[in-house]
Amino acid sequence: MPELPEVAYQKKYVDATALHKEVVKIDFGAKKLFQSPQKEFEDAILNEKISGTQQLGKYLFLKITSEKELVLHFGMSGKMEFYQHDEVPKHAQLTLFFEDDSRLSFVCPRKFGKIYLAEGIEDFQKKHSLGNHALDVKEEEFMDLLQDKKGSIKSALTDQHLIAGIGNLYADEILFQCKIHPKTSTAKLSEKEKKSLFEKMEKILKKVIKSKTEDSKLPESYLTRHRKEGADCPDCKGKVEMIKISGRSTYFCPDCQVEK
DNA sequence: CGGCCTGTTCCGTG
DNA sequence: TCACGGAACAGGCC
Repeated sequence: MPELPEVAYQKKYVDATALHKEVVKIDFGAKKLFQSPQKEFEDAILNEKISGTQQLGKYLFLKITSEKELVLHFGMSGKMEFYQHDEVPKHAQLTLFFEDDSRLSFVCPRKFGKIYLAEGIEDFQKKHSLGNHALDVKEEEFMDLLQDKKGSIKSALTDQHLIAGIGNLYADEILFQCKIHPKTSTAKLSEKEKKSLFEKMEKILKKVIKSKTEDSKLPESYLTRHRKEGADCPDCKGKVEMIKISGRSTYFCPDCQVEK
């Protein structure tokens, strides 16, 4: 569940289910996810409420009435689960029990997620040298960020220190829709290409958020719908190919996205 | 059984 | 120092 649009969905989910309820008990799962001692989480959250939520890239911030932020990173497989029954979901790593007997669990089977306690969002952003939330970045800033960047454009788009929120899946989608080969060096991109990357980034992230919240499918024209070796390119006669870039599976159409 | 997966971090190499 | 590839983490799903 992990790139910006999926986290946006998790934010809405928490907003709709778990705000303004007193936490009367906390259960902890695998220790490796917790970036502070459990005692500190108890002190910050027990007998307090979640007063609101914020998002920065792939991170979700739950504002606690103690003024601390409970920060969640979903890794590859994390998600929130709110429920009224008694069985705690499998792989729940943090469960907040509310006064009305409802519960909110952070479920994370692969345990790649992380759970932090922070003083504030800006503080956290600085400490982890995160870029700005991809949907808050303006065109001018985007152009500046890519200015002196070395390496491939795909690595730049997924670099969380540069822009926060784009992962493997939607980086491929952005590049596909811009007809740019993922291995293209950032330095070689024209102004026009960089502008189109910016525009598609916004358009795609917003579209995916909408599809998540409305539970609708992405258009057939999206590469995401054809993310499989040998699949038909939704835009030309080409066949989708898979290559590895920085160890990550990268899907693209060799006919549309010609390497220069 | 083996390969793949929306993420991050660490280590070796060039 | 920098960029990249590969491995590791761990479970579910083909």
